[in-house]
Amino acid sequence: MRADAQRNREKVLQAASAAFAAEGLGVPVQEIARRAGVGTGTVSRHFPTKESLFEAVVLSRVEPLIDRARSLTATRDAGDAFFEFFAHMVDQGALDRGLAEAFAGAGFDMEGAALKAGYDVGATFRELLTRAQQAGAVRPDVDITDVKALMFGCLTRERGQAEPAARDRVVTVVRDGLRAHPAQAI
Amino acid sequence: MRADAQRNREKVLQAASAAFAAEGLGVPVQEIARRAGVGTGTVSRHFPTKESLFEAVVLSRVEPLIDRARSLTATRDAGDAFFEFFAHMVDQGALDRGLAEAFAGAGFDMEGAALKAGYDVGATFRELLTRAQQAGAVRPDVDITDVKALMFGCLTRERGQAEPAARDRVVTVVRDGLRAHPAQAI
DNA sequence: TGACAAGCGGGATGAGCGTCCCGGATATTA
DNA sequence: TAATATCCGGGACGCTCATCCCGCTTGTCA
Repeated sequence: MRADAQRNREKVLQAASAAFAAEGLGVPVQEIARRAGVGTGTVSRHFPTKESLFEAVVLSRVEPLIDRARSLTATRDAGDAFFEFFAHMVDQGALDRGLAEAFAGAGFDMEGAALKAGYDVGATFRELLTRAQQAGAVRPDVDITDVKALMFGCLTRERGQAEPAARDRVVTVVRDGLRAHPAQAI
Repeated sequence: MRADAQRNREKVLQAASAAFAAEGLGVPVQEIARRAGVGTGTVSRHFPTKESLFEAVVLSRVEPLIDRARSLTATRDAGDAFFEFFAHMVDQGALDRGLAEAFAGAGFDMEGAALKAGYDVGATFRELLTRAQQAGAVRPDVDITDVKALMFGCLTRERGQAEPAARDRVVTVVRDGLRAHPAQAI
């Protein structure tokens, strides 16, 4: 690949990354080209479809998340690993609107794309949950889809403003709810 | 207004209501016209913009919600009123995708539109929360925005499938989390 | 029943967007 | 430096969709 092509590809990736993070996945391709200082043709050549841009940007965000999950699994007990990962996902999603939309499956199948690249986000998260439940740290009557839904709720709180205190409040409520044992909760 | 005009207006409203409930607010106006069995011009005349259609349909959903809130306030203690209304909102949103999107503020300012029509959804919900907190049924360290975010999370669980058991599970988790006292939760 | 205002259908219009294409420019290699 | 494969810019194209408009139809009332 020619050196200038490599440079331009990088510029596009960076502009797309920033644009998606700030405004979400709805940013027009032409706007990304403008911010990257290249023509729309250049974007199209490096990323033939908008979805391929999504993949490149979102996957670069998913990789560290998986790493974080693995590291937490190795160094914390099951309950702490689960809740810290939960909070970390919310933090990341709050900082990056595009990532939050991808989590929510709004117009892009993140898990499918990640799986194609060898990252099984679903399985990773499911394992964290199962281990936490076996350790008695999370009530046994919730499944992974429930947890994801609660995560989206926490993310929604951050629509736009970055208010870490509010984020913590909502995460705390969810954590207390997930910890409660069904029998003792009534 | 001519009788046939009145009939057509009704047909459009009903078709739009069903379409928004089933597929969300993104349904094209032309599709609504087709399902109503009228031309697009007829839709445009009765509802000059798509947003005016949103208003008409969504407001017809908001009114019973407000009624429900008032009735619960009158007949239940503060905590039950709050939690029953919360569950009811989630149920309604799960049955009606358009309503859920409007709650989430996706492309349409429901609260603003409702306020224009004399329904202060925000104030109604806030009062329920405040009373529940004063009664000690809800932890004092959450605000109305937190609660809304958690509600959106519960709604997200229902994206598409109607699985009331899952809905209950998530609502239960949130309820237990909201009940927990901050001091005893640690 | 006849005249006319009110209403109807659906094509026209224009905006926004993703994707494709090509004439010109540029990096690379000998 | 000359030749060539590669890459660039940005306009063209096709699509979707909301909104507007006009020639024709139909309900209404004297």
